[in-house]
Parts: sequence; C-alpha cells; structure tokens
Amino acid sequence: MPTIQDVARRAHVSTATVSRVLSTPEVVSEATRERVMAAVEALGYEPNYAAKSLRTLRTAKIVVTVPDISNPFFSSVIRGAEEAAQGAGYSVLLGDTRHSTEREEQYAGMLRRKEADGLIFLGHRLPDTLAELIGRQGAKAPVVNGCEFSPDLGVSSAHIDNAAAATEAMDLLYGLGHRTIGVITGPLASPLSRDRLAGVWTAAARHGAEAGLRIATGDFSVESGEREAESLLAAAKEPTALFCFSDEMAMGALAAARQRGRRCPDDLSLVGFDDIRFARYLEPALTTVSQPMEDLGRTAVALLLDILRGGQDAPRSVTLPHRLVVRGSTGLARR
Amino acid sequence: MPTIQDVARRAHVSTATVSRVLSTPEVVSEATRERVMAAVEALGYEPNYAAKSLRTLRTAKIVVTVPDISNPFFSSVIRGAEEAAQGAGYSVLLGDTRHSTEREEQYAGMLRRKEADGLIFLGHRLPDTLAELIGRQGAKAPVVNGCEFSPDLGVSSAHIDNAAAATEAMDLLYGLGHRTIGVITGPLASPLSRDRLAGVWTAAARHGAEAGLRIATGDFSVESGEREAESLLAAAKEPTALFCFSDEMAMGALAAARQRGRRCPDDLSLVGFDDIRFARYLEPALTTVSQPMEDLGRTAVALLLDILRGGQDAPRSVTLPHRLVVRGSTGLARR
DNA sequence: TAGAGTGATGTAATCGATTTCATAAACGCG
DNA sequence: CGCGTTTATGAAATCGATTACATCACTCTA
Repeated sequence: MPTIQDVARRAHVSTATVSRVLSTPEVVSEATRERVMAAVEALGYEPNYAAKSLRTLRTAKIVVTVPDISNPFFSSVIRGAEEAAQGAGYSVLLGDTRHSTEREEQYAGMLRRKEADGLIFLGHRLPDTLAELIGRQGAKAPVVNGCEFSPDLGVSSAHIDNAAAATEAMDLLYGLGHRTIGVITGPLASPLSRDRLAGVWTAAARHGAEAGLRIATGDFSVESGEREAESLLAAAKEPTALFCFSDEMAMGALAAARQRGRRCPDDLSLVGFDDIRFARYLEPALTTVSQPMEDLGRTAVALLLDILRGGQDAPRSVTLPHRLVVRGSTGLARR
Repeated sequence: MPTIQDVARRAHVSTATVSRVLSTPEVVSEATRERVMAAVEALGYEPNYAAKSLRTLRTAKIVVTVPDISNPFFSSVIRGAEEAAQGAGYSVLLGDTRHSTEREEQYAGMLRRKEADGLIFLGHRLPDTLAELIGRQGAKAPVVNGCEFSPDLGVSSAHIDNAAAATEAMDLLYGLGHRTIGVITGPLASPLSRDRLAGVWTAAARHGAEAGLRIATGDFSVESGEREAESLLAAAKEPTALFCFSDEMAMGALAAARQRGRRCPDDLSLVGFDDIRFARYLEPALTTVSQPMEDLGRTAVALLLDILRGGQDAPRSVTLPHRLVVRGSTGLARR
C-alpha cells in the first residue's frame, strides 16, 4: 500500500516530481529521475487508479455490451475488441445484456457516472440514456455500434455489407439451380437482418425467382434454426436450399433436415452466415458468409478511440469485407 | 455534470446530508430526504464513480481473465460470472490473456492499483503478482480459480470432479466393449487435464485395459483434436473409440475420422467433454461429459464475493456436479 | 552586465465523493 | 424539571493522485 507520499519522502522530492517522473519524465533531471525510480521500485509503488481517474477525468475503460457473450459470433467480436482496447491502454467492461433493455440502460449509466470513457453496443437497440447523450453531443458522444448499421441512430459503426453478402449467397444458390429457397432470418427488428433480407430479395428479383422464396424468422439461435427449418421443410412446396442468417441456425437446420431424412447437399443445400470456428468441421462442411469478426471488434474500438481523441465530426461507418466461403453443404439442385 | 455540491446547494443541506440520503437514507428525516431527492432528480445527479471509489476504497469491479473468450466453454463460464457479478453490484473487467503470461501479469496488476476488487482466473497458471499477494494474505487474497482445482495454489476454486467424470466416460466406453481407446488430453500443464487423465487411468485399471490406452496431447482446440485424431487413427492398432477432453477437440476428431472413412459410432465411438451448445446438433449427436458452465462462473463469483466480505479463513473448493450425456456418437465396439 | 528565456522543482489547489467528529434539538425517564 | 440518550445535521478532514502557478538557478544574447 505505498502512496506517492511515501515515494516522495524516500526520494527527497515532492509528490509533483514523482508524478512527473512517471508521466512526463523528460521534464525531470536524470539524477532526480533515478532517485525517484529507485524509490518506486523499492516500495513497489503503483498509482492508485481511482485517485488518478478522479484527477484526470479519464477511466481508461470502455464498456462493451453484447446480447449474449456465449454466442460464438459475439465472443469473437469481443475478442478483437478486447485486444484492440488493451493495446491502446484501455480495459473492457463486459456487459452481457441478455437482450434486456433494463440491463442495457444500466450499462449505459456507466458513461454518466464517469465509470467508463466510452461504450460499444453489439446489438441494434440504442438505450434511451445513450440516445439522450447523442442528442446532446452528436458525433462526439463516445458511443459506437458494432456489427449493425443504422444510419438514423447517429452513431459510428463497423459492419459488413450485409445486403451484398446475402445477395452473393443467394446468387450461389440460384447458380446451382435452386429455385425454391428457404430463408431463415434473424429478428427483423435488427437492421442487419433487414439488410440481409433486402439482399435476398435483390438476388431473387435478379433471378426472377421471388415466387420461390420462403421466409421464416429465427433469432440467430441453433434452436430457432432447427424449429424454422422444420416448418419450411414440412411445407407442400419444399425448398431445395436453405439460407440461414447465422451458422448457429444453419446447424439447427442441418439437424432438422437430417431428422426428416434429407441429405445435405444432395437433397438440401445449406448456407450459413458468420463462418464460426466450427463451420468447416461440420458434416458436410458449411458454406457460409465469412465475417471478419475479430476485425469488427477491433474496428469498433478504433472508431471509439478516435471519438475519444476528438477526431470525429460526424458519425462514421466502416464497412469491412465479407467473403462467401463455399464448402460441402451446397450442391446442385435435384428438382 | 452536476456534482454533490450542486445538489446540496439546491436542497439547502450539506453534502454530507446528500451523501447520507443516497447511502443511508434511514438516518435522514423524511422532509430532508424528499428535498434532496427532488434536487437529485431535477439535476440528474449521479455520484462520480472515481470520487466514490477513492473514498470508499471499493471499485465494485472484478477482473476475469480467460485464455480465449471465443472458446465456447469459457464464454459460457463468463456469462454465468457476469450475471452473478452484476446481480451483486459488481462489473466484470474482461481479460483475454491469449495464453500469455505477460497479459496475465498485466491484468493481475489491476488488484495492486486498486483498479478492481478481486480477480478470477480461468486457467491453471497463477501469475507471480497473484502468487505474491496470496503469499502475503493467504485465503484473504481476493483471488479465485475458476474451473481448475490446484490445491497447492492456495486459492479457492470452483470446478467439477474431473477425474470422476473422465472415469465415467471411460467406463461407458469399456461397457460398450471398447478395449483400444484413444484419449486426446488438454495441455498436461493444466491440473484439470491431469485429473481427467488420472480418471482415465483409474477406469483403465479397473477394466484391466491399460495396455489398450493410446494417449495424445491436444490443446482443447478443434484443430488439435483433428490433428491428434489423425495420428491415433493412423496407428497400427487403431482405437475403436476416442475420448476427447473437450467437445471442440471431439469435433476435430470427428472430421478426421470421416476423412479416413471411419463412421461414427459404427467404426469409431466418440466422447467429448463440456456439452457445449452445439454438441447435440452434431451428426451424430455427441456423447459428452456435461459441465454446468454458467454455474461454474456463478460459483466462482460467489466465492470471490465471500472473500471480499471477509467470510473466508481458508481456501475453499466447490465441486459442482457433472453429468455424462449419452447421445449418438457412442456405440458398441466392432472389433 | 542586465534581462529574457529555459529547465527544474515545490506548494497548494483541485478532482468529487464519503465519513468522522462535533453540536444542537428533541425525547423519555426518574 | 434535569439529565441522559437519541436523532439529525453540518464542518472539515480524508481518500491519493495530478497540475497550475510560482520560484529559483542557470544560460545566452544584446
């Protein structure tokens, strides 16, 4: 428990000098510097975080809120974010909101209490607290949206071109001869789900195949994928391909197809979204839209740090590249 | 940015009274209380976190360090930890150490700087910083090990009985007639890997089948599972079953088996460990030791909070129940 | 030589909250 | 009524760091 007073006493200097040696050593003479550092080391001194934060008005913390940390997509995004934050001298306060507005508001309150310098939310909903802050500060509000792009929110964001990615996935299926295609979306409250769905319609229109689309709404979970695939595959005009807006849902859909005796890709082609770590180890290996998840996290942090540095006058939107990865789950349409 | 001074001025009381209204309202008269609360609301006042933390010597933060947040086992543990922490008024600082000693030490430094009140590490390695702290404070050091049990570390821990779980998994395989069994362990620096391996040997001895064991060392990743399974399946005396110390490795092993034309469970039975969310959706659905991952996180947090409350005189070890979940990946031995 | 500029350091204020100690008023009991 | 106890509140200290402003010593230039 040594304080700066102990160091100053031991080194026969003032606390201001100790502070300077630690923060701006170039303004302190070498002899003094050495004396101070010897005292610091002898005492094992480290500045008290709260005292420093109170004086400097800086917490060196960012809050990252996420609907579910155990979702493999989000956990990878957070991995990238944590790395970028740490590299820049920031720590990540993790907020698993479990899709709860109340929890979202609680974590947003951290900005107000000066408990964190900035916040990244990995979801589509902007808590009221943050909306007010943005209303007041505009683009200077230290808030970034990760993975979603909602221009009306007035916040910076990092994301892929979800519409184009979905169009590509659908083009692949149409190119394989599929005409009746099931699409399992995420929740349509989410702009990224809506963008992907728009991309689906774009491709369908391009191929004159709108009538063959079968849309079902999932929630990105493996369970909803299974459930919605069951419904789609039970239909009178059964799809020969499924496009799921997450790999998790694709895994659930794959299980449902198997349950009905459908072979993938012979009877049913399957496309996922995300390219989570296990996608290539499935049987068959999953064709999927690959998102640079860790890069999304890193980019979100970079945007936030730029805001904190005063470098942004308007909300910025960074679109990262996606990639359609064709593996064994897609094949020629049979019928 | 109102301060407590603004509230006190507006309510015509001292700052001490404002503080009391917020922290110990029962010692303040109702009339005064109402006046203060009206001022608080009118001004939108919220106490400055750093000032409060500096005075109270409490951060209401715990650090959780994890080797890889995107590993589905760890992300689930962290989910439980975050929930328990939040419920108790604490926030989680996430430290993804990426298996780096240096990062582990950096996060451990948060305790020294009074940047966090306590720390949970989800790994087997105790950073020097923490070892020193424990050397000094013993069981009162606010440090908990999650998922591992190393009695010599002198820290409290939450874990399952890894040896018993492994024994059960092996018993299942022996019961199905398997005699040549491959085991893909985690890194043997880790006590949980060693415990599981001990359990493996216990079962092998019980069945007089030590000679039929084929041990390979993985690192819990899907890639190492694939790689080690390839080696094991390339052996002259090929195992009829594989027991992998994580579901991830089991998925890699499954892919390797398929690559070699082995059918699971007909040619090769497979047992994993963890029961991650996708285990049941694999083909075949994975037989695995189910760990209560979120409960592990919750329990670790409960242990830490107990330490912080001064409630522990000696390191405690909480063993949570595991369960062997038999699914389609295990079947009778063919040869 | 005198004055201006630079480098180095110290004193005291500052950040904003909580809590200790003191004091006054009210209450209850003998 | 007097005294002891309880309730309520305020002033000032405290938490531990940073930094603004002042001062001194030294150097350089006109």
